[in-house]
Amino acid sequence: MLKNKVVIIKNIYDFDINATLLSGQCFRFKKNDDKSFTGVVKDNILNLKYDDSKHELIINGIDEKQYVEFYEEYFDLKKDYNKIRKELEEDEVMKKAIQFSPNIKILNQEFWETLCSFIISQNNNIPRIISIIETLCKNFGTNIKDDFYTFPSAEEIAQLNLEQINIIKSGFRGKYILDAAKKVVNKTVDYEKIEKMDLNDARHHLMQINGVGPKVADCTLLYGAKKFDAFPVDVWMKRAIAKLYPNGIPDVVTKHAGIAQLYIFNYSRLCKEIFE
DNA sequence: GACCAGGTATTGC
DNA sequence: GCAATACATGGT
Repeated sequence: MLKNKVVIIKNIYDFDINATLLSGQCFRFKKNDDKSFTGVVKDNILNLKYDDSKHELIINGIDEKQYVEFYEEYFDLKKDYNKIRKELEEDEVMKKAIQFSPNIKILNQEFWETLCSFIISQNNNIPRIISIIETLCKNFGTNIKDDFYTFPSAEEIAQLNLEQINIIKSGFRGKYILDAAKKVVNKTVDYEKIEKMDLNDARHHLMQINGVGPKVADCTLLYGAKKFDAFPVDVWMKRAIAKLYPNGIPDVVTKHAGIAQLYIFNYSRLCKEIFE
């Protein structure tokens, strides 16, 4: 009898797994026919299901200890979003963006995976980003079981040459991925140093990598390095800001930059009426 | 076949 | 400094 690890989190009232896992901040969760999500984090195969009536989050694939030590923070379930939302709602635009997906959350993902994923994201679309990352894991990650693979470590990627990385058909991004892996392995880019830096220093630290500019740096810092004051601006955000904040971004948005960005990004990407 | 996609590096002024 | 352009690949 194979034991199936599971943890059930009770009294969860503000976690929208759909908005969170389909928001373009992560790329390895897939929705199943039963509305649950399956994805790989580290070497764990997770299955998440939210029970609306009981307000329970059921996570298959991990135990209580792993939840407390890692995944509670990974899914950002420690943070007081109520307080942040209340402050942001002073602004009318934010109020609408929050109403659209009030319970979306920032994922605190692993540093290297986030960096590598957002290098792949540049000048690319989300379905293709997902497919390239899947190919990357299949080719260079470690098989866990069935068709599930870990995200390959920086060490594993750093050993590859250009011809090998081109198997994943990431185009011109291949050389960027190799440069990032090498610089993470030799600690030119070091997460432990980034943890101690302010946002601006951390950005420039990351931008030592060829193929990492302000946008990839900010996404990496927000979703993979707990820099919640990062405010990634991509094509969607540019359009949204031009339309929603023609006279500039209010202070309250700057104060909660990271989370505000996720609300606005999600709102502008999914709510077409804004631009009509 | 042109144009776009969670951008960046390079070039030219 | 800032605008224009190339960059791989796949989908409309």
